[in-house]
Amino acid sequence: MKKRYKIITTLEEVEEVISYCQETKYCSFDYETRADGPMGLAFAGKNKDNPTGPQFKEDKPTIMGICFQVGFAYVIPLFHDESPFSNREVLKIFKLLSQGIFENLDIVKIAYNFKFEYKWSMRYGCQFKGRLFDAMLAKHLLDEERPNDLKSLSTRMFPETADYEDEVGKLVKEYKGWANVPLEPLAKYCAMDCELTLKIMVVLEQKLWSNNFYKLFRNLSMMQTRVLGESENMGFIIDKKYLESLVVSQKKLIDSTEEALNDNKKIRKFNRARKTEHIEKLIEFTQLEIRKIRSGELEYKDVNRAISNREDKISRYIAGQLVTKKEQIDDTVNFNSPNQMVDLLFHSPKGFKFKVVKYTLDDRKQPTNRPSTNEEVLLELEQIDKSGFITHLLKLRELNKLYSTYIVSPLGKLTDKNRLHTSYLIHGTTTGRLSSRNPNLQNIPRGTTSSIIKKMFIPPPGHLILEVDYGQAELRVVAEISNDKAMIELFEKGYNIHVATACKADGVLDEYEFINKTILKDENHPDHIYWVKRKKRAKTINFGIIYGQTPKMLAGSLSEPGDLVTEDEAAQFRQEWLDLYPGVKKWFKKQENFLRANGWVKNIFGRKRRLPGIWDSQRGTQNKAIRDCINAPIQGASSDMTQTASVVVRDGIINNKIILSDDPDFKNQLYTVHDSLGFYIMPKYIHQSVPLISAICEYPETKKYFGFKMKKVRMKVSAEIGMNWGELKGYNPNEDYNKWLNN
DNA sequence: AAATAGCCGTA
DNA sequence: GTACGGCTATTTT
Repeated sequence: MKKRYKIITTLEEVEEVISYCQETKYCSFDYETRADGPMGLAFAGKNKDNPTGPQFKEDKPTIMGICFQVGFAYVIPLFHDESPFSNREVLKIFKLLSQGIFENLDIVKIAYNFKFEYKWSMRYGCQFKGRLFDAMLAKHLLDEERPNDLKSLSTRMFPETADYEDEVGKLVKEYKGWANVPLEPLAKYCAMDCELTLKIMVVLEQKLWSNNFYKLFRNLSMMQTRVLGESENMGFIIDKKYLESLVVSQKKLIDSTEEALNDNKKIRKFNRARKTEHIEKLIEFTQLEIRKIRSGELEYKDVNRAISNREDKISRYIAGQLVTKKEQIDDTVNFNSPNQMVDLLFHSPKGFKFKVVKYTLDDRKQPTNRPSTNEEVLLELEQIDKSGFITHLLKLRELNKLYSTYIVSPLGKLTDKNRLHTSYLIHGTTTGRLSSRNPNLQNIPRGTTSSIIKKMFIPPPGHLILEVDYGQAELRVVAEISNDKAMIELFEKGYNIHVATACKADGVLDEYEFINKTILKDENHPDHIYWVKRKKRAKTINFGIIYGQTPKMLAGSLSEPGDLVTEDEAAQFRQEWLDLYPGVKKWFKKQENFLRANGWVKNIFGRKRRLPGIWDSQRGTQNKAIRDCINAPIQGASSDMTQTASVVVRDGIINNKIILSDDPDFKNQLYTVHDSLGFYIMPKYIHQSVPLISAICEYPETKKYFGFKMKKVRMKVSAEIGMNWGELKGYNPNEDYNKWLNN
């Protein structure tokens, strides 16, 4: 087959390619990269290349592919070992590309996962103007289900390209890693990626138009990719000294907890029994081998020797001599091992012999034959256990989780500027929410015991952290889209929705102020405990509603150890709730009917959730689709609202309407976690910028960008400020935040 | 080395 | 019940 790509070797040829792009007005491009920094080591074996973009200064783009017309592509070697260009020349190439293509208003810049290309380009001083097209994000709007990668999509759209990915796999194996693949084969696949991306773009752009996704694509997806790319490159500063102190202090806690666990007669007994059992098993296994050798099932040249070897082994086992790694067994149980805990708690005659509480579930949510040892189970067992073992085990679980996931792991991901650079996935969920990884910034612990973790996230000198949080975003969306008069009224009055729901359920909404301000605040009030419980129940049901719950499921979430709620009771609570909010009840029915008729639902931003499961023969699959048709439009709209605000705020920052910092390094959004946005901000800009940002969040111009307006309910945000992520305090318009810096 | 299972952190 | 990512232990290749 004719070669469909060319490797560029001179700067003149680079300029030639740029002029071709200026003629066709299209430029599909793609970097191949090499992670040489600590991240490269951290990911060795896990990822073939750097999945997240530039993190460490040692990380390098090796080549770049360009395709301006289907049928042929060019490859420019950059920092590849075989590159004909010097480092100086590579920098010159970036300058030419930026001026000739990226900043050229007439050229559409096309990529697959543009954020990745954007981040690398930014590192080398490139700017982007004019239209961008991320084929991956287009794909995600048109089909939100995984996989979202280029190979899978091109295989589906152009089956004849199916096998090119297999060859990529072979190359990586042959050269032991993507980073080592020679220029020629690397160029071939880079060129292929660019050409495929261009081909896909042509098809998907048409589909975006015909399916009414163009506004969402241009005004949200393609703007998010800019904000998030800039945010990822900026990173989140970490107090390394403090983090290192946590490694020491938390390890101590873990050790002492483990000691407490081991200081238990039953455990010592169990450990001895465990070793005996293990040796018995080894002996049994070896005896079986001997029988197999005798019967000829296992073939050996020297049968007698094979047998005498094994007989020696058995006598060694009997003497308690375990030599090889496979034979050996730890002296104590591993409290982190679910298998061993099942043995200890339920199965072993030398263990606790607890009654099994419940079994783990398989993919189809059916109980397996393996007992569960999760937190819920342990809390049950804690009631029975008099030795305090379960209490310590729960503590150890918590400590280990914090230690490994949030202390040790981030320490290994710190860059030389002591920053963590997460990677957001705009295509990470089916509902439109973002996901975050390497590290995941969206599941940092927040409770009081875990607040030590958030404290390691700090601002640069002279700055504070500003967080803007949507309050009850999802329930506000529910009130708006269901047009439920009762719920709208509660939000209009500024009530706490959970307290108000509890009041309504008791028919005493007119006493809301007294219940909320006095009874719930005063622990000594005779009705305090009653209303705390009522509020908690209302909150559980409010959240359950968002998930499209069934009574059975609700019973589970309302139940506590020692206070079980039956399915009948739960069904009654649910019915009561629906009677309080008849508009919501109607909307549920409407969603389900629409889903049955169409197989998909849409949120107010126009984002689609396809749920063909509604037509499945399995009842369980249908029910899942029904729950999703409730949850997806709520969760998705709430997220889309936050992201819209994020994009508009970025606009304000760029146009100098919103000022966060004098330092250009800290002018970007710091992070986003589903319903909140974070920024670094200098105290002198706080009173000027916080109201502007809040206003954007509460009244984003959805009419202008997406053609709809929230008519009944307004979104509400609260701003918080702090010296670290763990100690944020509500924004006070009269506070002198300059004073906070000295603390 | 890669995949699966169980568990658990967030909104 | 919704939506995720990631760690450890364990099994499979």
